[in-house]
Parts: sequence; C-alpha cells; structure tokens
Amino acid sequence: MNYWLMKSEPDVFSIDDLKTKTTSWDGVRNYQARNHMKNMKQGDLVFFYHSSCKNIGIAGIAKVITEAYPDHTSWEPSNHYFDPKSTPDNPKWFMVDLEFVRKFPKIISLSSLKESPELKDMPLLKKGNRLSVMPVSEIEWQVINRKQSHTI
DNA sequence: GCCAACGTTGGC
DNA sequence: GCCAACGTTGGC
Repeated sequence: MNYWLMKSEPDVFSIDDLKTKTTSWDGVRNYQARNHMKNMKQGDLVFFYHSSCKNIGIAGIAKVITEAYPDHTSWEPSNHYFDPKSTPDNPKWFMVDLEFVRKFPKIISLSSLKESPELKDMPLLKKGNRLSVMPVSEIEWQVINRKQSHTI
C-alpha cells in the first residue's frame, strides 16, 4: 500500500463535502499529478489537504477506491477542463475515486508541518511547489499521524 | 489582492 | 530545440 497527498480548495470541495459522498477526482491537468494518480492502487490512503484558504493544512484522510480511469470531462467541450487533445479512444487525462475515512479534530497546519525536520523533503514544503497530487513516504505518513494524535 | 514560482505554449 | 510570453497555483 502507498500513501499520497492531494490538494483541494475547501471553498470548492472540502473534507466535509467528501464526508457526504465519495468523489471522482476529475480535472487534474498536470502530467506529474496524473502520473501519480496512475500509480495509485485500491486501498491507498491519502492526506486531504486544504489549500488557498484561511486554515491551510491537512484536514483528514481519504481512501482510493478505484484505480485510475479516463477522465471523461476532458473530452466534453462544455466542461471547464476540456482538452481537445483527449478523446474517449485516446484519453490523455485520468482520475481516481476517493472516499472519506477520517476528519482530523484539528487541521494539521502548514506551519506545523514545516516544523518537523523529518518532513523537510516533502514536495509540499518546497518553495514554489504547485504539485496537487504527490507521494508521501511511510515515514512521513507516520510522523504526520503522530503529530495529529498529539493535537487531540 | 499581490506576486513568486512554475508548467505550457508557440514562434523562430 | 530554445526561450519568451502567458496562464495558473497558492502562500502571504
């Protein structure tokens, strides 16, 4: 099993929204992020990160419930994420389905993540990094979960 | 709202 | 294949 981190703007889709319904993670239009999704397996766990908002940080945990499959929004001309280079016969973009696992009682803030030397290699914490889907090592997963349990 | 950092596009 | 211009991301 592998671990991941995925960013979402809570004003658009938050951990509370995920709690009410499983979701298809469509609209990813970045090659690196797409390739990470293609490497996801059923049962992988995901830190759900809230970006571009008041309370930035990891809000909870989600689970991957499907492997990557073609993102149909990419060939719908009316869709905001339409890409003329992607077709049903030759899809260019992919998505996975996620379900809610847990919401942390308190968001693990970005600033508190930056305080842990064990996490300094996470792409998330690198200056200027904009990757929206990234792998998390087992060590990083454990360190962050430990951080979370201490805040209860 | 600002702006630095990044990925993508397209002219050459 | 280079690189300037552009659009987007995302913390502050």
